[in-house]
Amino acid sequence: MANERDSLRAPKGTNDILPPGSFRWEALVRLAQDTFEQAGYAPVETPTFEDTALFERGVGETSEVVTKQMYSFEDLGGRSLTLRPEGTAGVVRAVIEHNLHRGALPVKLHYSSWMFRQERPQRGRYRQFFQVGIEAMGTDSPSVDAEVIEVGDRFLRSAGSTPTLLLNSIGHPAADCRAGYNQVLVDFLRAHEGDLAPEDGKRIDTNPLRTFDSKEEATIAVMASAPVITDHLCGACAEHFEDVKAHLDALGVVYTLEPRLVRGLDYYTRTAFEFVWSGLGSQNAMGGGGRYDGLAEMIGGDPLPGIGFALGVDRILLALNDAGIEGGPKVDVYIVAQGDETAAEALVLATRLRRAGIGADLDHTMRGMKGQMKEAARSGARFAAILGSDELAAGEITLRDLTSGDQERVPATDLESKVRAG
RNA sequence: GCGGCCGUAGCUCAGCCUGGUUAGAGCACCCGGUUGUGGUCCGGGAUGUCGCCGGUUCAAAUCCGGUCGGUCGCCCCA
Repeated sequence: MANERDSLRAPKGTNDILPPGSFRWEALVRLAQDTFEQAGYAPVETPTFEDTALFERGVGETSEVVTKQMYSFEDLGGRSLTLRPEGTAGVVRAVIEHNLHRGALPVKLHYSSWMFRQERPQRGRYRQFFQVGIEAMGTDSPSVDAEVIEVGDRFLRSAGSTPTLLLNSIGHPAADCRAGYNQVLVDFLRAHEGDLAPEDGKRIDTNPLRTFDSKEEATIAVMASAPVITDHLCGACAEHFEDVKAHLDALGVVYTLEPRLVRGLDYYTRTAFEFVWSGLGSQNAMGGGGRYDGLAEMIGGDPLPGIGFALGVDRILLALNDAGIEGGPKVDVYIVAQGDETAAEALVLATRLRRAGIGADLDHTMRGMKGQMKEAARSGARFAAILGSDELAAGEITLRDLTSGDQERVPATDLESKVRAG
């Protein structure tokens, strides 16, 4: 029933990110951005919505994401637009549109953006979710594959998580490569159709590769002896994969070969990888990525090979649990005033500290001193700066170390230096 | 989109099976003990459309139906 309260609730599958958790959320995003920029990736922002056709062509018209999960709408000009379900298509579109690929290659970009998919929500799976990711476009050199993977792996580890890196190559669409393998796999599945779990039989026609993902015991038993793609790659793709692995070995990046790893979006070629963590339940992927050498042409642009990854911030935080990266308030000093007489001065003092680059906060509600001290403790500040009438008259401040409980009266003019000295 | 479980204070939950006085606890919050001092202790206080709509009943947080939301699994994926 229509109720005013209903509109006072975040839409299904969306979340408010509130303090104190929001500090940690922000810290994680910053760590990602710093890590990516330190490796030469420049920030990029693209529109939250794009032409629907961009995703249909890029992500794939038959993919689950495009057929069932897109938030599409028509604007007043009759254009069909879609809230982006993933980040790569828009970034590649922007690069081609603005001819970034006519300059120095590779074009290396990173993004941190909201994505939208209309799925049944669950822990770690929301309709609006935040991803951080990087894209390196303009070369199919195996060394850039290794660079991208290492950057993602290092980011996740420096955040405090312990992901398992799954690695595979899914070749390219040609008959002597993935298309050929696909036929081999279909033949195998047909030969064993009777042994497959009933609900998996239909995948032979729809998406044979996904049969590897089945949770059905009967199917798992059959698939144990199924042909794997890495045995059917063409010479160039096989060599590329060997080079990627050699680079990763040289970097000391630990990976697990997973010939059954298939990714959900149609544009992937060759290198495919996923960072998984068992504690996430059925949403076990913290993120993943791969090479997309055909994407630029699929969306109508010049040929432009590329590789990238996207990591889900919510899932990383879930995997971190309470460990790992920390974030918190940045108030160094909490000003404690003593009634009307000093309240106005307290704001002046707080502002003076802020202008000097020192985090400062104060009470605005005329609490008693006890209440203000409580606020001081809660604020996370290292110091309480007590400004009573005595201090005001003497031109001094009582500076209390909230950790040790020690306090001393100092000239008001020395406050900044005393705080900085810690 | 499909199936299971759940929905009581800001949070974690008890009460529901066996309808019946002002719906409770812990934590958090506010005030006081200490009109110049937090984190401990003691005392006091505020806070609920019992998710929502409807049905059964003299009476519903409690039983029934629907609905919304969450959660777990499926599908898929970050």
